[in-house]
Formats: sequence, C-alpha cells, structure tokens
Amino acid sequence: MGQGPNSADLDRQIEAMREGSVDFYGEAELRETLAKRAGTGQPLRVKLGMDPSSPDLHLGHTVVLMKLKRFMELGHQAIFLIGDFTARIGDPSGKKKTRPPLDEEQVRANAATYVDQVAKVLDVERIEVRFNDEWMGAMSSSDIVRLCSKYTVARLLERDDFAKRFEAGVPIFAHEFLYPFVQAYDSVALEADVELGGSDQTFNLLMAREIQRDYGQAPQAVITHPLLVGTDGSEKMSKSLGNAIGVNDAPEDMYGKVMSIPDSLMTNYFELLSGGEWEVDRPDFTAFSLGEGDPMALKHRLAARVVERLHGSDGAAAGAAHFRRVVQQKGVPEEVPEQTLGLGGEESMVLLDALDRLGLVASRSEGRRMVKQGAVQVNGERVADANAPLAAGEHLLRVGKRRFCRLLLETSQQ
RNA sequence: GGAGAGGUACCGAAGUGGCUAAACGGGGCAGACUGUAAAUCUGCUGGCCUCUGGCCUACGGAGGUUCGAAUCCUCCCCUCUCCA
Repeated sequence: MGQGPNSADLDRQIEAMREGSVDFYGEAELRETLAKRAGTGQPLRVKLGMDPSSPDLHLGHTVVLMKLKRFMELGHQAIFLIGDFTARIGDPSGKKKTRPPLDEEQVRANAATYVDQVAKVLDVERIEVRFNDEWMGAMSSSDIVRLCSKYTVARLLERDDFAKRFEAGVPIFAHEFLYPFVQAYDSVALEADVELGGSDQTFNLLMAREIQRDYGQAPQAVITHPLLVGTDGSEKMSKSLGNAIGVNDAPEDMYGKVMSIPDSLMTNYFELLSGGEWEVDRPDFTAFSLGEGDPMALKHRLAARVVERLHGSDGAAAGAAHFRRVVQQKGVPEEVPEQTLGLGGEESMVLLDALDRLGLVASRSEGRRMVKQGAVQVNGERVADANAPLAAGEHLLRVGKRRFCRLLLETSQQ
C-alpha cells in the first residue's frame, strides 16, 4: 500500500484477507477505509485475541495466526491480545456448560508461554502484545454498568450457545453474559479496525462492532475462520477434549498425531493450515477406495509440512524418521529417556516397582493390567509376570506402543 | 418468597435395602490386524496386596436407621422448571 488509491491493489488485499475465511463482515467499509488511508501510510489495526485458559496453543489457533501473518505481510499492525482478564470469566463460546474460572496465578502462568508459542508462527517483534487487564482491571463498577447498558438480555440470549443451554435447562451464570461485553470493549480500547477469530467467536466479534459504535468508533471488520477438527475427526480441536496437536508438541509427537487423523480429514487440514503458503493437495478418495493412489504418502507430506512450520525442516525429518521406525516397524526410538535407580542392597528389582517408580504407569494396578494385557516388554521380550525380577544392569522397558524408558539399575546403596 | 424435579465414576446415563467397584453408551488404554498413532475386531478401564483370592475407598455434604444403604430418615449445599 502507500502508492495512492489503486483498485487492483485493493482487490488483491481484500482477496488475501478473505482467503480461507468463513465470513467477512464489514468488507465494503474496510475497503473504503483502506482506500482512504492509502498514501497516509496508516496501517490497519488488526486484533486477534486469545484467552490464556490453557497453557498450550494448538494447530487450531495457528489457522487464525496465519491470517494475522498475512495482514502483517500486507503492512498492517498486528495486535495480539492476551485475555488475562477474560480468562478469569471463562469464554462461554461453544460451551455446553460453564467453564471453571481460573485464578490469577494460573492465568499469568499460561499467558507467560503464549508469546513464545506465537513466535513459532509470527515475528512477535513486530506485534503489539497487549493484556486486557490493562483497561478492564482499571474499570470502575459504574464503567462496567455503563458498558452493560449497551446491549439487551434478549439479544444476548439469541446467541446460539446461550440459547441452547437455556432451552436445555443447563445453567447459565450471570457473569458469563459479561464475557462478550469485555471482548467487545477490548476492541474499543485497542481501536481495532479488523478482528480475526474462529467462527465460534462470531457473536462476540459482531457485538464489538455495535459497542464500538456506541463509544463513537467506526466498527471493526470481522473475519471469521473455520474451526479445525481434532485428531478424533469429529470434535473441534481442543486441549480439554484431548484431540489437540499442540504448537509445543515435540516434532515426533506432532508428526505422529498428524498421521493419526482420519484419512477423510486430510483435505481439510491441507486447506485450513495452508495459510496461503502451501499448495493444497486434494486427495482423491474414490481412487483410494479402488486401491489407487497413495494416501499414506499424502499424509506423510501433510505431517512433514505441519512439523516443518513449527520445528523447521530438521524437526520434520526427525518426526518422519521416528514414525517409520517406531510406528511402522514397531521399533525402538532413536532416543529413549534414561533413568537410573538404585537397588538399595537388594539383588534385583521387581518389574512392577520399576514401572511405578519410573512413572511408566499411572498406578500399580494399571501396571498389573498392562502386564496382563501383554503391553509390557523388557529388552524386546514380552513379560507376563509383573513380579519378574530385574537384575542390576541396563534394561529397555516398553509399555504399549509409545512409552519407553532405558533403566539403569545400580547396585550401589540408595 | 412459594411449589415441583434433580445432583451417580473422565463424560452421558441406568440402578430405589444385600446378587453393585456400580448396567449401557461415549471417551481413554491395550492386544490383533493394517499404508497409518485411520478403520475394524477383542479385552481392560478406583486404589492396594503374598492375586483364579483378599482388603480399603467411592454414588452432592454431614449425621442417623439397619446385621447390611447409591438405594430408607433428618439437616445442609447446589442446579433446573413453574408461580410471585
């Protein structure tokens, strides 16, 4: 931008902004704003907010982060808002029940890791990072009353997740109504021109437009994005559902988790995660069902791209090697965590004790079950007796497919 | 403020005095199979043990009745619905 109103350039920008989105509200106004500002060098203020309700971001978050990246490439100002205040309310979006509120300490701990995780996808040096406690914490009760006077209960109840809960007789607590007000006010405080989010955020995002008007600002454009489905292939990706691929997952784990998505999800992942950076493969499932084509190779390609984005090409290579070796050939990973235990004067250690002390099993009862099910191997041999003795020396323990530990048993007193 | 309904394991949901560590479904884990950590099939899924058996803890909370309670009684807490 910057070379005066150029319609073709505007088209290109708008197109990039729309790519991969579900809805683009306020597109026409945004186009006008861009045209007006062309030549002034004044960038758009583009807001993306996340609540530090869990310490880990996952691939679902990267879908929107990639869009933020595109805005940066177009020369706009990215604002990453950490909802430290909102996390203590608990976002009701898409929830079938009330979220447990987090205490300040948890929120702070989670927030601390966010910027690092975002840095895996974006150049955080060029981002404005803000916390909404900055202005929300400073609000007086009368400010909050004033904010709440801008929207009606009936309109809040139109919102899908509230409506469903209300109808089903699932409790809705009054503080949950506060959430969209705060998120909307964030846009006022940040003077956002554009806000990005998942499609489950549509209500909150649109409400911000009205609140901004009430506070004398031009309403932000809103661009929503599809929600990435988790590795289970049915629910949206979420840490609490256990179907998430974390941004901080080790390359090997990340690679394996991508490999574990259902085949039918491959296209979707290619498209949503591309962020305009990958050419998108559209596998031919009809061919696969006829035994043609190579779905496995495609999935490997997807996994490699995902891991490469977050861990670089070395990570991708490591992930691929680990998968071939451990999963396909049922082998032992290249690097197995090592631990040393002392025998404390005994001749040997009972297998179950070792599993328990190494944390390879959740409880001793689980350990017994694992052994009974044939899930436990010592040095590549399946062991049927939980009380089998392990002599001093080195033992490679394996529980199930993925839990490994190299145990060094020492005779020294301990 | 009044009246009803309800709170069961990770989640949903049966069970209304002993046969219940609690049916069934989902989830999770394991084994088999497979191009895959997909799909499918089978098994397991509170803890602890000297383990084809035994012990401890558990059905919102606290007491009580009973040889014995998730199931009966009392009080308390929480949610939903209707009325005001």
